[in-house]
Amino acid sequence: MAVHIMTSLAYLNEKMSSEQLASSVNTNPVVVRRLLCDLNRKGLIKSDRGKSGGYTLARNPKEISLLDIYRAVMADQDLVGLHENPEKHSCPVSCKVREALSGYLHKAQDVYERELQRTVLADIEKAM
Amino acid sequence: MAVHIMTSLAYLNEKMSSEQLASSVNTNPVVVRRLLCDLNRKGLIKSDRGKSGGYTLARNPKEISLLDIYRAVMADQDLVGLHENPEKHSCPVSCKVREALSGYLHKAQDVYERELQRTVLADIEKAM
DNA sequence: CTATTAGTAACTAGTATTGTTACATATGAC
DNA sequence: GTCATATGTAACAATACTAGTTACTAATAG
Repeated sequence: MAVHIMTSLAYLNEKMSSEQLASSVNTNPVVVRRLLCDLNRKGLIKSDRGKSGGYTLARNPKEISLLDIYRAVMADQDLVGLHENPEKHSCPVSCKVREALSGYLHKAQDVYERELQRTVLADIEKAM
Repeated sequence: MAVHIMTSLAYLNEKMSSEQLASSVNTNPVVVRRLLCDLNRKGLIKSDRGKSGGYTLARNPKEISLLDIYRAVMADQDLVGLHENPEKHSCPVSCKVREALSGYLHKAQDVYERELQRTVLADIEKAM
């Protein structure tokens, strides 16, 4: 959804309101504004309040990657996380398996993110 | 959680009951059985019913990858999916952005899964 | 001052996950 | 065959998360 919004901004290349964007996504303007708020905090868009307000991209579509958008919206949420049940102290596997697994999971998330970084908004626009 | 269970089976290397496994994970036996059911359907473990029943690995820990476990448990769920709101037919972005994006997302998921495939249960065991 | 737009809080479904109880099904031991 | 015990599964409750909605505040152009 965030990519959809950002692509709309790149495509029209002019100031758009949350209402216009919500109409393209077929959802409520507040849902869109919540996403735009995250994107704004990460400096991917600019927002203007008041009459003739709205949203524009903060950078060229060639300089906004899918990873930028992913990070803005997903915060620090892991793709797949470790279970959080308490340890069974008498069981060595229970105590150590998460530590042993987490490195491999993070490596996988790392290559995932690196792949996202290779694609920019301009690529999405071109592919349409 | 599935990795935790599988590691337990690899570590003890003998038949274990859902109760034993649940105790290591600190959860309910039924929760564990549900996972084991998926793992069984994908041929990663063997289960025996009745008295003296329980679970064992179906293959050598060197031949069970994190991807095998991931696929068994996650079915065909995408890591990050496309939003499913209906298209706005009058908007070209709304109509085409998902198609344009999905290839890039699948490529990223692909490298993620390829990375998971590089690690096997024996590696987790060793890392503990 | 007014109209309009972003920002945000609060609430309501809808959905998914986890844990739990209960029971059917299978099987080894006697 | 009977009994004890383990898996397989259905059904339900509790929890958490997400999406959508309403309503309000804050900012700003005219």
